[in-house]
Amino acid sequence: MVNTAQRRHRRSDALSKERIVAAAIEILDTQGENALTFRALTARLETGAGAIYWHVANRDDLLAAATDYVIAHAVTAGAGETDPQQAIRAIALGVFDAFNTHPWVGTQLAREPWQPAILHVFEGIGRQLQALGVPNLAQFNCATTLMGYMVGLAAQYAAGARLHLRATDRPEFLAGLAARWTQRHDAASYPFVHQQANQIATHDDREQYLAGIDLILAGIHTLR
Amino acid sequence: MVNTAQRRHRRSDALSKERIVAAAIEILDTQGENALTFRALTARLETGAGAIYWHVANRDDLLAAATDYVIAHAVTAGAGETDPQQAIRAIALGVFDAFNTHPWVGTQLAREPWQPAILHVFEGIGRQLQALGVPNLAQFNCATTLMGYMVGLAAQYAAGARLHLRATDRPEFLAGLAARWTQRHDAASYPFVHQQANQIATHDDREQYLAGIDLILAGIHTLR
DNA sequence: ACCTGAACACCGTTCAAGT
DNA sequence: ACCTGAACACCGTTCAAGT
Repeated sequence: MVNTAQRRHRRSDALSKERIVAAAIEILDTQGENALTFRALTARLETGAGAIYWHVANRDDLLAAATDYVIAHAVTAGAGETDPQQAIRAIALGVFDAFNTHPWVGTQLAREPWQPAILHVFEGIGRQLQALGVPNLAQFNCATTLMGYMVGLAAQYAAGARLHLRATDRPEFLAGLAARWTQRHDAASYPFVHQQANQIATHDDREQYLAGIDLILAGIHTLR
Repeated sequence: MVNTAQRRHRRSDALSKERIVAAAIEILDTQGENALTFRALTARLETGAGAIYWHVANRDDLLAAATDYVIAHAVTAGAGETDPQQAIRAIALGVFDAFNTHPWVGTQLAREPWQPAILHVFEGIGRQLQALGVPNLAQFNCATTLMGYMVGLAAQYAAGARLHLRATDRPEFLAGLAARWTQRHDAASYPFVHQQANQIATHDDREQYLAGIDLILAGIHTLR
């Protein structure tokens, strides 16, 4: 009753920052970062450019809001774990999977690391470090190392996704990359690259990412 | 003698990919990534847009070439070290300092991680891992973890530099960030953030970066 | 308070034309 | 072979005008 007057003046699909962010995420996920233009948004939301600017400061602000939304919804993962190491792994995998589903998030987070959602990840990791018995003074370095690793790797996976690497042609791409590298640089000058060529061509991103997390966790373990 | 005819047809300041890349790096370093436009380049090189496109495929190609140049010249660092751990630290610091001098490199490398110069870093790290006695099967994971960490952190420092954080106003910025975070989220729900607020405000990027490298090295040490 | 959409300044890239 | 520079298609953002 109270808001009848209000309702009368609103279209059922009234614009809002949430609706704009949702539309932006859909465009980003399906067509990539370059496809997110104000023209595309106005077309999809059936409005004018100025209407979007009423709810959003500019393109960067919109990108930040979209990133924050995705990360905030991904970080709830790992809350149920009891073992601190497992909890950190769960958080890390939650971040990884969010980046895989939304490749543009990695690039964005690498560009603007001080977004609110980051704080949730930082807090979540920090608690587990305390539970692990890491000394107070070392906790900051451990948390930032883990966060930096997660965000950094995420940006790189995003770069892979941007090259339209579907699951099917990814092996070919990596094989081609390894082949080009070993052909251009001889084994005498680049022994390590030649030795690891097969790994480069066949490795699994998720496994390798988790191996890095475990390596850092092993380093953290030595601090106790 | 042989090339007199050639020389006669060339302006003394003839265009070349090298000259274009050099001009691009200068613009990127002094005015930032957004200032690198073809208009700015043509003005500085006193030529037309088409002339640049004769030597360079497009803007991305130019950015990649500039990144490769900077990294290739940074990686020679650490070649003189005899202790493998010290050598890895030296390589890591070489990368860090290159990113600090050229903040745009971090963003670029996070976007396109498969650039030729990366191969040099990968090879350099790999050799030290072998010298460290890391088992063959684990060397790939160790090398990619270190590389991912370096590149990932670099992109984040670049984000800081992009906000025009000079050495003088950096402390204020970080203090303000920490203050905002602790004000918006209460100590009960975010104990770790509150506990670390002082570290966030006062930490040194280079030290913290190196602490991460050492943490990973400590983890690698457990593999032997 | 919220929305419209034309207009502005700017961009990467192309290409017919020159030397 | 290499360079010129106008032209094209497109972009983020602004703003006077509407409701």
